[in-house]
Amino acid sequence: MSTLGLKLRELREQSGLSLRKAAMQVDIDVAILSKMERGERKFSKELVLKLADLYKANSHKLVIDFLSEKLLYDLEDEDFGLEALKVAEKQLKYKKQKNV
Amino acid sequence: MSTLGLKLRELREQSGLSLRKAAMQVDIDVAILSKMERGERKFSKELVLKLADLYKANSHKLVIDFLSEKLLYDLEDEDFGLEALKVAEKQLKYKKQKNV
DNA sequence: TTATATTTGACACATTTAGTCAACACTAAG
DNA sequence: CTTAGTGTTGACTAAATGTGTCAAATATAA
Repeated sequence: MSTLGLKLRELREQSGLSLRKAAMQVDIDVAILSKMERGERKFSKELVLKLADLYKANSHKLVIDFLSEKLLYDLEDEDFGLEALKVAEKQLKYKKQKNV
Repeated sequence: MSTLGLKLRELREQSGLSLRKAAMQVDIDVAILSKMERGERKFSKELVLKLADLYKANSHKLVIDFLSEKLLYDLEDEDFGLEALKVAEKQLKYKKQKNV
C-alpha cells in the first residue's frame, strides 16, 4: 500500500470530504482518485499539490513523499538500490554546490 | 553529458570497437548506441549489462550508475530532491530489514 | 427501498519511448 | 578523386505506458 495514498486518504477523511466531492474539487474522475489513494495508480505532482491545498495540508512533506515513492519505484527489485541512492545523493550535492 | 554514456564510450574505445561493431554485437541500431553514449537517449538496464559483458567490464558499478542516473532524472529541478533521496533511503532500509 | 460512497474493469485517447532507416559529414588510405 | 571506415542526425513507424471516461458492481446506512 502506498504511503502517499494512505496519507492523502486520511487527510481527505479528516477534511470530511467524500471521494466524489474531493475528486470534483480537483477536477478529476472519482475512479482515478480512488485508485490513486489505494496505490493502484500513480499520483501526479500537480494533483498532490491540488489535494494538499484542498485539505489545507503541508504540501512540502507530501511532495517529498511523492518523489520518494517515485524513486523507490525505480529501484524495485534492484540489488544495488541503496548504493544507487547514495551515488545519486553524492552527485546531487555536487550539482547543487556547483550549480550545474 | 551523461556519466554512464561517457564511461561506456571509453570502455568501448578501450576495447577497440567501433560504434557499428559494438552495436552489432549487442544487437541494436548504431544510431541508438550513438545517442545513448551522448546522453541523448536513455540506456536500458539490459543493454548496460550486455555492454559490460562485451567490454569485459564490471557490471556492478555500471548498473549503479545507470540507476543513479535514473533517480537524478526524476529529481530534475526539484527543490526537495535531497530530502526525497533521504526519505527513500530510509524506507528502503526499512523494507530490506523487514523483507517487505 | 432509496441514497450515498467506493471500487472495479473495459475501453479509447494521448503521450512517451524504442526501434528503423537513409543520408550526411568527416577522415584516412589507396 | 574514389573508396571505405567512422560517428551523427532527423524523419518516420511501432510499441508501450499513462491518463481519462464511463457504466456497472459492491457496500453501507437511513
